[in-house]
Amino acid sequence: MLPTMADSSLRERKRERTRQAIVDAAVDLFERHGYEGTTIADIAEAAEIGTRTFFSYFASKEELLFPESDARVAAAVSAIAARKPGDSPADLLVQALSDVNEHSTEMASPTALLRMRLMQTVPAVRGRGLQIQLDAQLEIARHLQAAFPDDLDAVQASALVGAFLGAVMGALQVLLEEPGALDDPRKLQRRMRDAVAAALRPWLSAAR
Amino acid sequence: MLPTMADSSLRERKRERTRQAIVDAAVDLFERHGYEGTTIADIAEAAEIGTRTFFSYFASKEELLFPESDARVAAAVSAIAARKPGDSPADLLVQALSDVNEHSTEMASPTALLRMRLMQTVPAVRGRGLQIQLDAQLEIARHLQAAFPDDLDAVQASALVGAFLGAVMGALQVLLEEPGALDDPRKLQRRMRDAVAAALRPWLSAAR
DNA sequence: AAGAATATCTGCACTCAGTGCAGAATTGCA
DNA sequence: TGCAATTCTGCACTGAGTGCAGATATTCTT
Repeated sequence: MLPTMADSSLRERKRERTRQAIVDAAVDLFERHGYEGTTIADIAEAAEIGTRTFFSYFASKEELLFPESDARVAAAVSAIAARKPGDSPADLLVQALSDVNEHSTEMASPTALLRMRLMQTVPAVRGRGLQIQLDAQLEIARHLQAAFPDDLDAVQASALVGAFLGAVMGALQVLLEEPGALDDPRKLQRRMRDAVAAALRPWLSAAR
Repeated sequence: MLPTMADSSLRERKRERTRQAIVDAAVDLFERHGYEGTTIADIAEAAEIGTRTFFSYFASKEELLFPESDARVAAAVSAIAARKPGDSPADLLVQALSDVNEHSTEMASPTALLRMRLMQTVPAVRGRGLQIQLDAQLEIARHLQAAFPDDLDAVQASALVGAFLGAVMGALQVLLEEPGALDDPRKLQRRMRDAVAAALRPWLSAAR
């Protein structure tokens, strides 16, 4: 064995493989029978584990769809860290949105698309998603306020991040109403960023 | 009988009484044993109905805490309808927030306080609450855009309403961190309105 | 390499939310 | 009073999720 690998121990590698098998099985079943039409017993069987074991990987059925680390928060945080003198707070948020679209393959993955579709249709999934979004909102607002202590108080920071995410959600809502919107995720992302930037234009610094 | 009453028929009055008995029993039990420590069977027993009957009044345990008609959306819609020539969209939203605080006893009711506390602590309740908020957000944005078709497109309206609700949530978050914040709901509401108005100042029209 | 220590897997029995159904009880109406 | 429509309720069921205890697999020690 190569003990120099990142996740060396046999245990960890095995566990990671099983985790992935569960996600793959679940995504496949969700596609074919829908979210509510798929039981955890079904997923466990397809992933060749005991039903009980599922819960030692994911605390609930929804958790399956939401990877622990949110790339969007990370993008926002690093965009804030990388600010240049002329940037306004709103500039940084739009920058973060662009960064996510450029770099991350994550947003266009089959899982991400499935998640988006299920958030539209399954209340339990939407509920969990919104909760995660609120947490993200608060965390980004915290960082933003820390970066602009003279310009923003805590409530203003929340308002700005709320405006940003409100614009993102609003844009998604509008864009997803077009049939076939999910066929070309890159294009969707581009249009979303443009719409969000337009909505936030008053808050963006002129010199950009 | 008086057939001229609003909800005349015996059936309807009885049903309303039972509904209220369920809510009262539930609130009492939630206070005493917590949300998750109270089963629907407990509530049904305390309200003197069969367990099965609970579900002919409320679709789920969470539904109990969220009255169907949201006073805040109504306030926003009527504030929008009552706009005066000089008002900016943001003016109307802050006006709606004031109206709710003034008129409605609803926000300071024991149920509302309990709901607020449970939203902080119980994931399932928070999830449902956020979902309702998103619906409210979308509906208010629709009305706002209809009232200002020349100034706002759909995404901008979402952004503005997102800013507004983001400010409200942010203010709540900040204010609720102070211990005993819930002791004086009127004061809390006043401070919240002031913080939100301050955060939205750039959006408000100068002539106010 | 053997065995102890530790982490993981899994079946079993359980609680609770929520649903479908069918019959009993209640109310409305002629 | 008697018939129709609603509402109530018990029963049996599914599915999510938990606690526990024993079986299995991995890692560490010597």
